[in-house]
Amino acid sequence: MRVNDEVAALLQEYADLLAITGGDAYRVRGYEKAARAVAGHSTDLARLDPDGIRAIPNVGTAIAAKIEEYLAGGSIPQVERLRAKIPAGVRELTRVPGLGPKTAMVLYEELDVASVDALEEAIRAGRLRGLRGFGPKTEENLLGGISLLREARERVSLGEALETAERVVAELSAIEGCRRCSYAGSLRRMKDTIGDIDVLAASRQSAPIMEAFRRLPLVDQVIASGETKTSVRTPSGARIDLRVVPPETWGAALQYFTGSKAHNIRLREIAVHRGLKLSEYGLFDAGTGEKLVSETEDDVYHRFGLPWIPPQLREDAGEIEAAQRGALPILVTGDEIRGDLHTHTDLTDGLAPLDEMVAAAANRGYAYYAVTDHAPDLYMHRMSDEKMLDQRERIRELDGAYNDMRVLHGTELNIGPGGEVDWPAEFLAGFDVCVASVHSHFTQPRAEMTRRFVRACENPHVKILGHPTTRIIGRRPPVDVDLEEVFRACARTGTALEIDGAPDRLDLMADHIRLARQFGVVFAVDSDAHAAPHLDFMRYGVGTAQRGGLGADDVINTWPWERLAGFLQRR
DNA sequence: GCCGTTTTCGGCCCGACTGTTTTCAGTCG
Repeated sequence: MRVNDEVAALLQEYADLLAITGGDAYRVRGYEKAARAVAGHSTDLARLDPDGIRAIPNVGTAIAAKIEEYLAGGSIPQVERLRAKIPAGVRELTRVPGLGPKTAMVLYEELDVASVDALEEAIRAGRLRGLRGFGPKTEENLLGGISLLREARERVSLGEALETAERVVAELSAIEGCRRCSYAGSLRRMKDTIGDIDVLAASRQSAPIMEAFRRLPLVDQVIASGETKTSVRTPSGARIDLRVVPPETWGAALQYFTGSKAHNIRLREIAVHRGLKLSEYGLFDAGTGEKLVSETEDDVYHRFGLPWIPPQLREDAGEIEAAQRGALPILVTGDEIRGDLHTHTDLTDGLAPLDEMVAAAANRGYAYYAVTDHAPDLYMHRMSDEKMLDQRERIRELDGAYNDMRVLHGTELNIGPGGEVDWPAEFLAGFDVCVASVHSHFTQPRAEMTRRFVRACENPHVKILGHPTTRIIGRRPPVDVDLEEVFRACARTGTALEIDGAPDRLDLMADHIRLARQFGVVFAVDSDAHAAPHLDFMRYGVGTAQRGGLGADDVINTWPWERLAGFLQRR
């Protein structure tokens, strides 16, 4: 974990513990804001002097002192002291949607409930009955929240998994004798959440690689370690499985461990029909047992008369038939992305000022970049016409200041309960791009919710439907909406669907993307960045687009500026 | 807690929804 993230996690923990113990709400918020600022800060804390640390927004003398203590000694005493008072499980309770710090403290003090499991038991045993403020509906909501949390907790986010896996692969690749190294499994397929992180290495000798793996700093606990496989757990609870295979069976092993299981079963069925046998050791003649191929994935697929199939498509969702017909899609790649159309600055809930975000975007080589801060209907951000127009002026000055990058002034509108958005048409016309998203009223009846989305699409100024299902992984389920109806409206009105790359959203999901594409919809793959490092979330969005089978032409932010400008200006 | 400053303390993320209550507390975006 990056030291900034370690510190941010501690500050956030301190904020949570303060909130649970009834600390001053503004003090709690102070720590929360500092945690976010530290996590989103582009410079590594370890490379900053005290003045540099103090210069991070929302970090004052008190928090700067705590950060320095951590950098010097690896812990913050005040955090340790609060930890000793409140069991970790009580803080865990607040991760249940709908359960906040106040409720957690009541449950702990009144019923001695100090874990999510204990809460579930207490509810089922009827121990919440009679407790002031807890009725039958609350019990039901808490049970629903617990199951949502459980679904997510056993899996790691794509973002965390990919960062971890890339570090492991880089370390192991540097070891002498390591001929190849790659991550496999659901991570290589870019699923939105990952169970275990699978890493594969090819070498004549496994021992030195296993040894190095066990000694990696990110390893918290070694679960098992043998000649071919070692399993470890990271401090955050993610499990990593490393397998070392001989170089000549690399391709078969990579194919096997990438999965999916359903894809592999289909391949093995085809093998059986042709008198072949496929395993992680290679493709064999079933009769003679002779090994036919195993060195590369290419070899394996070609021996079936198939082209190599991109991992993102290997779900037995029609990709094998498409490969047989020679009709595999040519998937969009990260290199083809020319810009980002949904990002924030510190004018609303972003962390970095406008110029820093624009500079970071230019640094990525983008041809265009849209700033889309929140609009006034999301009251908490206190947006006003004046602030927006002021930002527009500054953006016009930045336009073209970096290479030839076009800097666009946009906004993320709020789709109200009836489908209305923040501003009237005259004001909307002044923006280069309007994203519109749902941020409230998540539980409307399906028909009402559908009408709401359709009406937003019909607004001629709305060009992109932001994070369409509004889910947040592990915290909020997708809204109940007739997506086909929404997709039809998008196609009819020329509204692009967003694929939001933020790792806790990844919204739309792959299945929806495939469906939407059949309606002739176009897509925008965005980072939804709230800090400069978040611009990297684009890669998760691209991975999700690939899983959805999209090519560059389907994605409006791969288009050259002139073509995109035509799309944005059409009413 | 931080920030800005009318430089030493007051303002800071407002409003709505939910489930409980019978006037409100907690949670969320």
